[in-house]
Amino acid sequence: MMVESASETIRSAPSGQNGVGSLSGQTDGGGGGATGTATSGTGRDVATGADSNGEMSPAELLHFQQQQALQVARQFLLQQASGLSSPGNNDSKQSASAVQVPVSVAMMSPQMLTPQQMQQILSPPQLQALLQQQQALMLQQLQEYYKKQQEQLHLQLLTQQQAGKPQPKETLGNKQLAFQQQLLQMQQLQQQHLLNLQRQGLVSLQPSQASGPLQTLPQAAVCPTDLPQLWKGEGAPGQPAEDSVKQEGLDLTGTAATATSFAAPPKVSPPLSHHTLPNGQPTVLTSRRDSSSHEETPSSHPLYGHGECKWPGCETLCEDLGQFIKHLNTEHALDDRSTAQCRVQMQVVQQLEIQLAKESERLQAMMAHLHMRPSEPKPFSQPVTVSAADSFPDGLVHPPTSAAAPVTPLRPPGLGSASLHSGGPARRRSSDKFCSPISSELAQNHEFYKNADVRPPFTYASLIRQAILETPDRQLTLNEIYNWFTRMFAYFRRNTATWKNAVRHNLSLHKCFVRVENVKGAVWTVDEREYQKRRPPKMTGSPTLVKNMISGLSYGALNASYQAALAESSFPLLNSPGMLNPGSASSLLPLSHDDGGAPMEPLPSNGSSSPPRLSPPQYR
DNA sequence: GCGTCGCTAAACATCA
DNA sequence: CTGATGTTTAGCGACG
Repeated sequence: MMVESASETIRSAPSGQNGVGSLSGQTDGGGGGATGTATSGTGRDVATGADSNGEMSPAELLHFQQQQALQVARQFLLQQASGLSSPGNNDSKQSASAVQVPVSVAMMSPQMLTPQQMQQILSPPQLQALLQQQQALMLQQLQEYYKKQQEQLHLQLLTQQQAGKPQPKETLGNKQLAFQQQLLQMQQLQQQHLLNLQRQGLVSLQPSQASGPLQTLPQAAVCPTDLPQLWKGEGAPGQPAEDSVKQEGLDLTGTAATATSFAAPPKVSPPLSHHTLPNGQPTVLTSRRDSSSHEETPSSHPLYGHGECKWPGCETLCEDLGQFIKHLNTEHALDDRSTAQCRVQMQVVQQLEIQLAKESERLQAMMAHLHMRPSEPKPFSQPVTVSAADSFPDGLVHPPTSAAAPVTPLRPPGLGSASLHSGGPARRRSSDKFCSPISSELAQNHEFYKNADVRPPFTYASLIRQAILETPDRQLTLNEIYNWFTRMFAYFRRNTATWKNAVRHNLSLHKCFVRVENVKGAVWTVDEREYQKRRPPKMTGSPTLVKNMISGLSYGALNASYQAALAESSFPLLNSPGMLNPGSASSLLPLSHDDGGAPMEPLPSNGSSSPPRLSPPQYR
């Protein structure tokens, strides 16, 4: 409670606004950049400004801890640096794998320094907050390091490729492989960290169920799609991360916090970051206000929805938030189990990140192939952010997708902003009309929508159309459309009566949907002309629209629009390189696990969005 | 204030 | 009879 009010207080402070953003913004330039630096600044404030309390303030502890952590981190970095600088081919692999261990060690060690002390002094939430902050600092450093290392690796690779010609092919190949592996490892780590950052505000993304033991999950084997399953399995909590748990002592914080800010739940608010109260007391607060307005209402918590605890694998029913908080504090406190679960969650996220990276790469190649000059546009962080702001007022749409890009403080997709908590249907018209081709959105955020219970910002009509167009023969039965909805969107796995009714309603209502008697019954097709009629493209005139379009269009969007332009010659601006946003798209196509079909058609979409809520996927 | 758009809800019909 | 599918109407909120 105390913390609650505290965070409340802070939340109302203007600077607290983009807390999460700030966290994730560390690596980010652009608008979030300021906040990013602010974060570390805040952290320092916490550390230094806290002594106002006289006692051995938590802030002091934190400060101490931070110092320790940084030292460890530096050591680690040094180690890595030295290990990498001598590109012993044989070693490279080793050092690559070594990367993972030290990281965790680096993060944990500091905590072990005064675990008991800290535990005595601080409440779990406070501890977590502190640790998170510490983590943020470290992440920052590590990220810098990773960047350097990556550059180094690239250089080495290049050097080897050139100078290595005379060498026996095999050796060279091995070297390259090793380097690549190392690179990959680095990327993974980086992604993981990014993710952590994102997580600070990303609560809604939680891959629903969790509680698993798969600490040792074979990474490559984990398909994002399966992730939810990972969690499910059982609750054999203790086991998974046991070993590491042991070695880490107080660890939860280490990993959990490291893995996800998400570990912080035991208290009150969602994405948490640590700040200092005026009196110097570190406290938890919702880090991103914009995105989490809903969580501020007493009726919501990122880990609470539909009357049940959303902690992975939990689903305990709680009548109200208060009860939930209690539950959270008792059942999901700082312990081995929670730690393990956080680990798993971390892995889940990591896998998604990896997948995303791959898809992004593919996308870039595709774009390059299509002469769309993917790489030159701004750093993708930009576009995404911009589009989020410009074209999606409710921020609904920008999931963690662009994570591949090393530096994107993504808005928590679901929590991005206001829309999430809003009760009724929130619809946008102008914005999404012009800025959010559904196919691109979908492509970009495919995984996100699939796993997060967030309402897609598209109209039913556009979704239906998308579903139909994704199929080879451009036709679907009603049931197939239903299936597409549930498959593609976690959101449509509940309230089926409602949205199915809406789907039928739309099919009947809009002329663009044509019912065709088929061998296997009736199928629905799209009359593209009719569909286009509905939404005459009028973006040529208004500079504002154009601007919106530009900022709102992401890579995939562009592509969609590009296609539209080809078809209708109505989007003269589409080839503008400025609109490209390579990084933000994970892929243009729906990921393979779906029909493998590609959204062949550009889909301008009409917006609609509404209250997103996470809920366990339950088909039908 | 008005018209449009999109969503939700619901009544009703048809058919397997 | 039941459930799925389709059609239609109505009310509401958001937006221009």
